[in-house]
Amino acid sequence: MLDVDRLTTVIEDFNTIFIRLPSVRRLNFSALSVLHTLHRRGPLRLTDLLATEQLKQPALTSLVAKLEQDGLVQRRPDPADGRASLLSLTSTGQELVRSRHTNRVTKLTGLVEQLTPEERAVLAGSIDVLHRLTALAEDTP
Amino acid sequence: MLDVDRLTTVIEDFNTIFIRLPSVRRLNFSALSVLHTLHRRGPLRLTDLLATEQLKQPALTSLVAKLEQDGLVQRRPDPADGRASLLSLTSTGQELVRSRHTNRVTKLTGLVEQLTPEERAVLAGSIDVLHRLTALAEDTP
DNA sequence: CCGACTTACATCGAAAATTGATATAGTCGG
DNA sequence: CCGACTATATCAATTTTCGATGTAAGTCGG
Repeated sequence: MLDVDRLTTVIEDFNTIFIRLPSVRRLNFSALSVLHTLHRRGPLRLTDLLATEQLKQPALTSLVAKLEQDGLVQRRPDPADGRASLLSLTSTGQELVRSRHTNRVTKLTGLVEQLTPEERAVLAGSIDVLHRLTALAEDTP
Repeated sequence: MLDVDRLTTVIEDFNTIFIRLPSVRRLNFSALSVLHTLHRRGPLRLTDLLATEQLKQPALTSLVAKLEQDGLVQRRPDPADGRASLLSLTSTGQELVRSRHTNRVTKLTGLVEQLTPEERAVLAGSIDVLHRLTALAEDTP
């Protein structure tokens, strides 16, 4: 049987080593989260971005303004709504997100190499399930 | 074969739904991280705690002071070193960490129920591997 | 066991991030 | 085109974080 409680604990603990990378450009967690969300979800209005982030709207407004000044985020007017803008990553912003991803891949690769072939096979098999779990979570709430 | 790149992406994306819980007591990410670390690693000196957290020492000092005032963290003198104190969670602090864990378990349970039995079996099998991966990460750096 | 060095943590002032309240400007149904 | 609503911006106050520096306890060679 699947022990969800233990699965949760294991993921919580795994994340302590997965999430914490030294962040290059003095970006805090909120900023990195915004960049990651924009990377995944393409152009978003500020309000839609707000739904994912643990920030109030004024904080997000000023964070986005700062990321824009840093050349990581672009905004263009929303053709469908004069009040809104569409936010997306600049190529520099994409580069940064990719670079953090690459760091994680490198780190994980080093660990995975120490596993047995059987253990690696288990991980390989879990990829699609984790993906489906994420998709379910995004549909369900 | 195990595609580490894709595994990394899948975990990154999964985390966007796993990590972000509405936090009860106005605790920010740094505070939650400290509480989680103390919960996992038992009593720690400030300097040892510092190694896990993405904060500079003065910021951690004041964060811990605040958590202490909020009744979530305790400090007692380190018997082995007069300069240091040992930090640990109060029972309220433990309660809070457990409560967040329970929220995640609830959320995950709802998702897992929508999986097929085969998919659940895959997840069950991956628990030990994820655990081992974490252990490796903590030994390796 | 003493002086020099190191380590653990605290303090301080300044900069940055976040918030609640409120303003502004665009949209939409009738 | 009016009133209600929505998207985002602005503002002042609070909180968080930081770099520089202080203080006190520990360590270590002679």
